[in-house]
Amino acid sequence: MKLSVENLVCFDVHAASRALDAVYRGVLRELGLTYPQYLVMMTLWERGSVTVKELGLALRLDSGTLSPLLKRLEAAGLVRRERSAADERSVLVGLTPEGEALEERACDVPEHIFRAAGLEPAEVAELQRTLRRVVASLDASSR
Amino acid sequence: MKLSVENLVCFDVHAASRALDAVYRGVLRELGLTYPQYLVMMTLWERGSVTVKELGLALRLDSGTLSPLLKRLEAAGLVRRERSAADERSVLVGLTPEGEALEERACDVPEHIFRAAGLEPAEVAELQRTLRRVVASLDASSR
DNA sequence: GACCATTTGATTGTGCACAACTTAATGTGG
DNA sequence: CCACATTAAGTTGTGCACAATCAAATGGTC
Repeated sequence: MKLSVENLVCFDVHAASRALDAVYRGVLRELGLTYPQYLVMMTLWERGSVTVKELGLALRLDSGTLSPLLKRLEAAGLVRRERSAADERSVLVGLTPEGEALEERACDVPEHIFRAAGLEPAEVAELQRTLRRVVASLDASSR
Repeated sequence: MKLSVENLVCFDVHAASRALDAVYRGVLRELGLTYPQYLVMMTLWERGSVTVKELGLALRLDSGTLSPLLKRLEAAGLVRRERSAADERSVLVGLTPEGEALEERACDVPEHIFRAAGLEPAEVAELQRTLRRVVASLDASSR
């Protein structure tokens, strides 16, 4: 196998990730969200109220990424943050009415992305299975 | 299909991209390179000398990303930059002796990543085919 | 109750990615 | 030859990602 940039899987994974980002950027612009912000909002729509810790576990992001991101969402009026009464170390992140209202406007985003990707549902499922195995394997070898 | 973060392919693509980054970080640390810098170096090892424009096309990166990245590689003594004599708008990027010497130390990086990913060669090829179709489809719909 | 490791977020610094803009060089139509 | 659009890099500003570090709160253990 010839060893060139184009032959590295990692290159295609990276390229796919950025290409997805670009499509999301277009779709999410009118909602005033970036892609990672959208993931956070989805998690909140789904679970209601979570700690920063739980967000980090769900999205595989650390506090160095989440703290400023959540501040921006708070500044945009979509999110509330407050220290947990039970454990003062934890910060609970919840939705404002504006944040909840945004869900309706965002509901057709996944469908849009799905069409843009141009894969059959079965292919999506297969891709997902493969990627998850890769992530699990990579995680194991990076510590 | 239930609509949760974990069910979005884009999430897995993104996660895989970052997990790959993490493994590269570990392997490339001793070479003093980041992953995007490694891609640039590979392109130079392969083609010898290219313009910034060609680098951008090959790696799908724009000048806003490449200019500071190349400056860092130049500061590290791995790369030379000079205006093309034929077209003063173009900047030719070439390797220093140190940059060329680094190839030998980097030659087993792809093998290391391949093992860390834990896929069979046939699966890698299949994954690559799928991702390329997705990228092509996404590119078409993001303009 | 005092000491100490652990947990949880926040902060700082570096680097990637991209949009928008600027500048210089090139090429083209009049 | 001259105005004009085009092209190639660079610059600036914003946001994501992560390493390293810090501070506060918590939960033992002696």
